[in-house]
Order: sequence, then structure tokens, then C-alpha cells
Amino acid sequence: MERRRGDELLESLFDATFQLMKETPHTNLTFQQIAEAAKTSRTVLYRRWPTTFDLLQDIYTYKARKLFEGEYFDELKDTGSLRGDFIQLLTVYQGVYDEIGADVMNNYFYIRMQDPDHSRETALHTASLEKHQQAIAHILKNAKARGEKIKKLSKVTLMLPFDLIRMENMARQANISKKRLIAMVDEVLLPVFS
Amino acid sequence: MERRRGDELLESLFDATFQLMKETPHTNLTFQQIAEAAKTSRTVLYRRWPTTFDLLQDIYTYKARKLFEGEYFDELKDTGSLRGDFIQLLTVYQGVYDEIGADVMNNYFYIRMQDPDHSRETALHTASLEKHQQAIAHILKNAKARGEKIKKLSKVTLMLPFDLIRMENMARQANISKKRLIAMVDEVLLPVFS
DNA sequence: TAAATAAGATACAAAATGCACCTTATGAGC
DNA sequence: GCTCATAAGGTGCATTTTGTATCTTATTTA
Repeated sequence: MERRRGDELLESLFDATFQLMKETPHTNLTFQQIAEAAKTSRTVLYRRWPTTFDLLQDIYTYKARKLFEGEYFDELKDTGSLRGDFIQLLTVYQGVYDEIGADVMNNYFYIRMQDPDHSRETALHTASLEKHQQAIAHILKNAKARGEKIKKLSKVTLMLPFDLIRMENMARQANISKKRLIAMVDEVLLPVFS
Repeated sequence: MERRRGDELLESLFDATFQLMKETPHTNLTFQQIAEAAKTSRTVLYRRWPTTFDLLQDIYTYKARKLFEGEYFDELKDTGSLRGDFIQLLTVYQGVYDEIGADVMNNYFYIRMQDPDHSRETALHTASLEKHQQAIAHILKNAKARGEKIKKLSKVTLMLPFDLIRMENMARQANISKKRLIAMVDEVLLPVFS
């Protein structure tokens, strides 16, 4: 009989758990069910995680890692205007949310907050923070080079484009329209940044 | 032997559960433990909720109700300037977060998203949304009466002050300083609204 | 090819679940 | 006051889940 090992096994454990969560709210997950769904024995699970909560932490950091390590921001082109660049940025970032699902992102924040010393993913988180900061810095640099006036803002405020998308996806569940993205740029981002 | 009934009982069930959650991540809560902590029998719990998840939904909507039905916005005075009004608004709203805890708010959003048809608290949610909209409308009306110029913005954008506070509390766990609140007003809200 | 490693199976006591059924305190009605 | 309906609290039981220990076996690596 074939045996899955290492990452291959890990991924199918994650997949099975994820599959189960679509049916049951994950507060009620059991190792028994997961083992069954993943066609393995509980032993394999207990060896890795003391509780289902720990498993979930790993699932979401895994999903988040795949997300954060993506080259999404590398696709960003110079559209010729700050406005165009912002629209492109929001569109790409919203695309990430559409792809991975708002609930995963939501869960990531949730799990993060539950973890007293969110020890396991600080490195990941700071790395992703840096990527986000760089994306903004790049856009603003281009704008300045073009001669567009850019305000000096505090570091936290620079994250506003991402915060807007996040909030929109967390608080309001309706699909985010292109129109809304453009409104974010025209009503919020441009007045704030330029 | 004395028996707690109705709301009194309900509240002490909530309290006991809440107490337990400080020790255990709530993914691992059991009815057994809760019943023990609340000094009652499991029967009482099963009569009310099929799973711990359902209990949690009720807890957070209860907590949220106490929050949303509060008269926080009624305290808002006319400070004489839009800037002052915004600072006051953010301070009051941040105070709410400090009081009730960012994790409760986080959980509220979380539970809300898990619930496919968040059926139980839609009324509550729209009521609170209205309160928020009114608070903003009031501030803007005063500003206009004073002769300050106010931009015409889409309905969703009007929620920006609250979105900022929410995001700040969800994504970044450090305590929000007065300085940061003022920066939000000067760097974001004033450029957007006026 | 042998040894090390990790997956998977089995067993078992303890805890938790989900019900059914029973007892009893308490508030509402007369 | 007294009675009765209601809801709280208790008990018992079959089933599921947990946590752990122990053993077998597939697969990697040296």
C-alpha cells in the first residue's frame, strides 16, 4: 500500500480538513473525522498537533504563506498615473482575496488574534508587511518621478490601500465591484496621498 | 437550592463560557467544561444550543448588542470644528473597543462570516449600521452649518472613520495611541471629507 | 542491502456527546 | 394561600472522541 509522506501528506491533511470545514463550522471539527476524511489514522494527526486549533493555525499560516509569497505585486506595471497605479493595485489585491477567499483571510486574522504570542508566523507576517510597503513605495516613487505631488504620511497610513480592501472584504460580504474599487481610489486614496 | 432562571441564567452561562475562553482557545471548548464552570448541568446547555459554535454565536451577538445599543454616540458634542469632531468620534469609538476588547469585535466579525445566512443578527447589524451612519451625518451637517466645505461621498465611504478604527484594532494589536488617532484624522479623514 | 525514519494500525482508559427520562424549584394563575 | 405549567437540574446510557502507548510496515538514506 502506498504511503504519502512529508509535505504531500501534510497538504492532503490540510485539504481534507478544509473540505470538512465547508460542511461543519470549524469549531466542531474532530480529529477522528479529519483522519477518516484524509484516509489516515489519528496517530498521524496527534503526532503533529495537540488540538484541532493548532492544526487550524498551521492551515491558515500555510494558506497565508502561499498567498504572501505569491508574486502578485511583481505584475504591477507603471500605468502612467498615480490614479491608474492605485486602481491596478486594488484590483490585483482584490483578485488575491477573490482567489483565496475572504474567509481564509478572515480566519488568518482571527487565528492570529487568538494566539497569545503569535509565535509561529511573525516572520511570515513581517515579510509580507515588507512586501506591501515596497509595493506602495514603488508606486509613490514612480508618481514623484512623474512630477506628481505626494504627501508625506506616517508609515501606518501608507497601508491604507490594503486596509481598505481588507475591511471591505471582512465587514461587507457582497462582492466588491470594479466600480467600488475606483470609488476607493477617487474618494479616498487620491485625496489622502496626493 | 436556589435556581437561576431566564436571562440571569443565560448571562452566567455566557460569563462562564467567556471565562473559559480566556484559558482555552474556543475551538476546543466543550459543553462539559462549560456546564461545570457555570455550575449547572449539560442538559441546560443542550436545551439551548446544538453545538458550542451556536453558543458562541449567541454570546457574541449578545456582547455586540450591549455594545451597539450603547449610547456612545449620544455623548458626541459639537467641538466647533470638523477636525475636533472627528478626533472626538474616533476617541469615543476607540474607547468602545478598549472597553469591550478587540477580540470580541474580532470574534463578532468572525462568527458573522462563518454563519452562511447570518440570520440571527441581521436586524441588530442594520440597526447598528444606521447608528453609525447617523453619527457621521450629524457631524457633517454641523460642519456644513459652520460653513466648512464637505465633499459628496458614496455611502460606503462614509463609514471610513469606523473602518479605520476597526482595521487598526484587528490587524495591529498594539494599543492605539491618541497620537495615532489624530494622525488618522489629519492624514486620512480630513483630506477625504473636506 | 541494512538501518533509520516516519506512516499507519490497534488497543484502551478517560472524557465528551447526544438523548431520554425523571425530579424539583419557581413563577403565574386562580 | 394553593395548583399547575414551566423550566432548571439530575441520572443513566450508548456512542463518539480523545490522548496515549505499543506494534507493524512502507519508504528513504546511507
